[in-house]
Amino acid sequence: MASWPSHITIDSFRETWALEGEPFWHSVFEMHKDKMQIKNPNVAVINLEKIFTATFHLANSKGFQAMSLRDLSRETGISMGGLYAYIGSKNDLASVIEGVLRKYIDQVIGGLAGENLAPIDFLRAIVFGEIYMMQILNPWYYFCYMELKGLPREQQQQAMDLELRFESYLIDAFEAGVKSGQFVCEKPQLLASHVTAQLQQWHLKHWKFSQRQVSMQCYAENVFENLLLCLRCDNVASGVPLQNQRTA
Amino acid sequence: MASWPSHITIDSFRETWALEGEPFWHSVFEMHKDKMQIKNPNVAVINLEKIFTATFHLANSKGFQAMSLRDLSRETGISMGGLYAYIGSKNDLASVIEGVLRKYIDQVIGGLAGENLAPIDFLRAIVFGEIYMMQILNPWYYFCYMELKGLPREQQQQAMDLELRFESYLIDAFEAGVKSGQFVCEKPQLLASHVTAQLQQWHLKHWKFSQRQVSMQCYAENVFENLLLCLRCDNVASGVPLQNQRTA
DNA sequence: GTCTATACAACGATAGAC
DNA sequence: GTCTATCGTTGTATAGAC
Repeated sequence: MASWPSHITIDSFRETWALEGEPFWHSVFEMHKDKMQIKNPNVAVINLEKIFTATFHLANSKGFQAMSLRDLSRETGISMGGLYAYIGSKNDLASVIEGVLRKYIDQVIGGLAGENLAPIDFLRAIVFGEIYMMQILNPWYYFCYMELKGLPREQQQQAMDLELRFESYLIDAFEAGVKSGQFVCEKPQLLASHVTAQLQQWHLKHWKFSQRQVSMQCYAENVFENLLLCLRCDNVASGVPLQNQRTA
Repeated sequence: MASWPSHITIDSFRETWALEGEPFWHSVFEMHKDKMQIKNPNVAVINLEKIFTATFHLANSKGFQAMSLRDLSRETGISMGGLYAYIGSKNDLASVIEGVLRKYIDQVIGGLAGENLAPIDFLRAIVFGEIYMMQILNPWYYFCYMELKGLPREQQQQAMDLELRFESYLIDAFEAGVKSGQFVCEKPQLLASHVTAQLQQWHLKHWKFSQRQVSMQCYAENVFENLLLCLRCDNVASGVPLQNQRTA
């Protein structure tokens, strides 16, 4: 939608895409209000945020299956009966979470791909964009990764398709750069999957990086630099200063 | 224990470490026979393998919490009461699985580190060694990754310590190579975690690589080659021929 | 729109016959 | 060593008062 500078910061990212705060939760409400009994948006949005936040807290620490609705009732302060005015069922709650996240990822990544950036700028934007999203929607990403097998088969397939689509954007950029002579890449598919794994690690292994005091900027920059090395591209014009890192 | 050639194959790996077949299950039995009521090894080992295999099949497809002991009873052909002659409790079963895998990883990785290989040979051996282990013990790795949060806190910590120990072996090799002038590496910690993420992806995203027909050899070789590129090391003396890869 | 009270199915675990 | 039968608990979900 909005045009993106290739040296995007997380602050401009936050402004461009409303992924938090009241407007975000309002759009979540709009996305599945048909499955809710509560019609008044002002009261629905407040409790929806409570329910989702508590679900992430419980499910991401003990697992969604191990979390009971009695746990959720206690944590939100909403009674058992009250919860069912906001969710169709326990499984429905998980499905909605995956659906919302996938929609937003599709919007952001798809929007980026439509800008026809030069390969190197596109790669930088997509690496930083994904890390920014993971930072802001951290519990959403972690939940969807860990609880995917509990979702309906069709939804699992859609999540896998999204990951393949993400990688095909990367592959296209690799091959465009190869054609123009700035990259060398024999196995674009494998390189794309390596980048995916590195990005996903940012939300999967948060304990590791907070323990080692690795900042988000530093991590994203490093993923991008290593990617350029694997593409035999020495054009490492970094817009962000390197940060300190302990070598334990 | 046994000495390792640096161009190790999965066949020699299988012979060196008994990670499957009857001797493997016998050693699993030895590891937690104190928690079992069955004392006859010949009958215990057979049912132990049934129980573990069925647990992986059920838990890795629907999740350990979502798997009931009645499911397990049906899948193994052992009655509910019978199961409890082999396991202390459902949670105990998960704990044993994590404990067994961690013990074997420690043995293999620790044994490798004790061989004082040259940095580049050590890196090749540890990358291929981990991939081979993941290939042979695939369901064990996947289970431990996905079900870690359901385990006791102490055990979660031990699993994280193992991962950090694995990475510190990598970091040591990076820095040894930097000292001897064959590598360049500004952020060894981040590079080590990238390698970990790529290796773990081999068991986490098996659907992706079987769909793309990426072989284990091809994947391991690619991880190793990209690692050398990130270390600015052009000594890519590959012992394994490159394989075909579709560019979808 | 939110609550309390309750239905009832499924769970992990055990006792005791064989 | 393995089974059947059963215990007590906890789970999801709903009905109906307010």
